[in-house]
Amino acid sequence: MSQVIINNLFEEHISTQMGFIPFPNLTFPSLGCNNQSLKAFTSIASSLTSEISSDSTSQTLLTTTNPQKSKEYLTPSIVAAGTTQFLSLHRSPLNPWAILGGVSDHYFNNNNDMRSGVAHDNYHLGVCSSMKMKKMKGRKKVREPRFCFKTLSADVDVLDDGYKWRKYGQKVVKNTQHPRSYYRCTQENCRVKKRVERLGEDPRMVITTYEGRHVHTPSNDLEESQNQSQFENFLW
DNA sequence: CGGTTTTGACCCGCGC
DNA sequence: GCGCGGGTCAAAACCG
Repeated sequence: MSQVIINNLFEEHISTQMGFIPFPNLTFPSLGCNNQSLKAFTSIASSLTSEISSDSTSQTLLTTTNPQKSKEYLTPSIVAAGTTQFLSLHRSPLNPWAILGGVSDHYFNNNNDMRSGVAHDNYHLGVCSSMKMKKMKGRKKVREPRFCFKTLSADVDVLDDGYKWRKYGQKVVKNTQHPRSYYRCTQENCRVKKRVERLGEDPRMVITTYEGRHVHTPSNDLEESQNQSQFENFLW
């Protein structure tokens, strides 16, 4: 187990290119959360998994700024692992998931502050990443790096993360009324997969899981293409 | 017409 | 060994 370390250069580049600091030393300073930052966010996901790729078990959670509240949304395994770290994203009117869901006030607080127009900074996304060693036929097999995060959204399932995906399956998982969708990166030779599902206990919560490493940069974003060379060191 | 989604079948690991 | 459940395949349907 180890701490997740965010590459300073990566942070600097994201900060320069996107105009915000995604993970300011894993502490709680506020930051904007809009479409752009969310896109960068999912790229960071890949970086996170690469950082922890040597671990047999490592998990990180990005969630509310209030650690007490956050704990309610941690799985027992994450809590037990003891590697949880709290990061934050500022809730803002530009955060489409917070708005579309329209549930942040209820979800993280049981008061009426949101309805009365008082701004909060402790709503938004949750992130966890994990690696597991899997035994196969006597030998140890390393599972592809995985990264998952939760978003609050009433009607957006698949986030635009800058990559192109093709759906290859859908499955009803036990004890949930919502199907899980399976996607694969359409880039040739890139075996990255992602799963998208809604939480049974709260269908407003969407869980996106990435598995594997991209062997290329995001392809469907023209405005980013001019900066790709600078990102190549950090994106898969 | 080519790429994507749908959907039932198939595969495989795991627990009993 | 068997059944269950999750993940993947692939043919058909769909769509721009």
